[in-house]
Amino acid sequence: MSESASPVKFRPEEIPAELGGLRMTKQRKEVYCLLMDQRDHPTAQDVFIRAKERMPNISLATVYNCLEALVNHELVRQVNFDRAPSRYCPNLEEHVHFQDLETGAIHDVVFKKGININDFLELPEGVEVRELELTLKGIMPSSTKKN
Amino acid sequence: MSESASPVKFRPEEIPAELGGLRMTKQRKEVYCLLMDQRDHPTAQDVFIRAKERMPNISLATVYNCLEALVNHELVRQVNFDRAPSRYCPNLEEHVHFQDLETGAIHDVVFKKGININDFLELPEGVEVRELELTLKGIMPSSTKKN
DNA sequence: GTGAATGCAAAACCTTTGCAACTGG
DNA sequence: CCAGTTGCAAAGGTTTTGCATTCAC
Repeated sequence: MSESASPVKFRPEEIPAELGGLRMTKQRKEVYCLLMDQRDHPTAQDVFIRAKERMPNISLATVYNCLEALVNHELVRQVNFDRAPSRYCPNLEEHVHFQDLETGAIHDVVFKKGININDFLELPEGVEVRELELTLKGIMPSSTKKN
Repeated sequence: MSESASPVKFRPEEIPAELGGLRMTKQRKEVYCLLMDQRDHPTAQDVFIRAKERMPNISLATVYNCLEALVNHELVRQVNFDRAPSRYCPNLEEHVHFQDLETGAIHDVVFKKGININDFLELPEGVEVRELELTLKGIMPSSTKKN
């Protein structure tokens, strides 16, 4: 699981003008850096509020547009829990999400090494799985919460 | 996988006045029967349109209220794919959902017998999982589609 | 008769869109 | 100069809510 509390590592100035085929504008860099720095799975609103600190004129629509562009170019993942506002996650490694019902915090969880989807699901012969989204909710022991 | 095309088996008249602690009104019976009869994971809109055939005065808000009540009393499951409208499913056995990207149809998929969540996920010691939602998207071979 | 459920309309909420102004190459 | 992006406001789609009316015990 991860919820890395790192000092600011990513600065907009350091982001190249293009990333994964996407032209990185000032706003896209800002949004992307926010996600990379504070990997706490913020909503678009959360990103908007944080982005305004450094770019007071940024609009919520632009934040949505930036997030959509980043998601489409697979620089960021969109995470949905039920019908709650989407959250965004820059962790591109295969993982699923666990939400702590006590704190609301979302943690990344990885699959066991070497596990295959057919090892745990009864899928019919020949089905081709293109996307998988797994979300969990539950209680983290407080000893683990700090991680 | 299931997509049972059954003749009408459930009729509102046959539903008891109370189910799982929920008082079954005329509308709730209707909604519940629709779900039980046509197990195709309809949206609230779908249910509304179907329900109106037999209850022309039913309102969309009532359909939402009924579905919410049924979900809260665990008579029906709410299924979310991304941010698409919620779908509803009366299959209470543990299962996950697979959406065929070609037809849009949703199929129920079960876990391998005896499989435990810790067999495929790297969960930290002591975590208590309360809810699990797994959705898949992909392509079904046409030979399997008819099931 | 009384508490709960319905139906209607309006509101709430998240997200997308239209469009004029701006940006950056 | 021009395609693409922004910011703003308005619209969109899904779901919820307020409230008067109706229903069922």
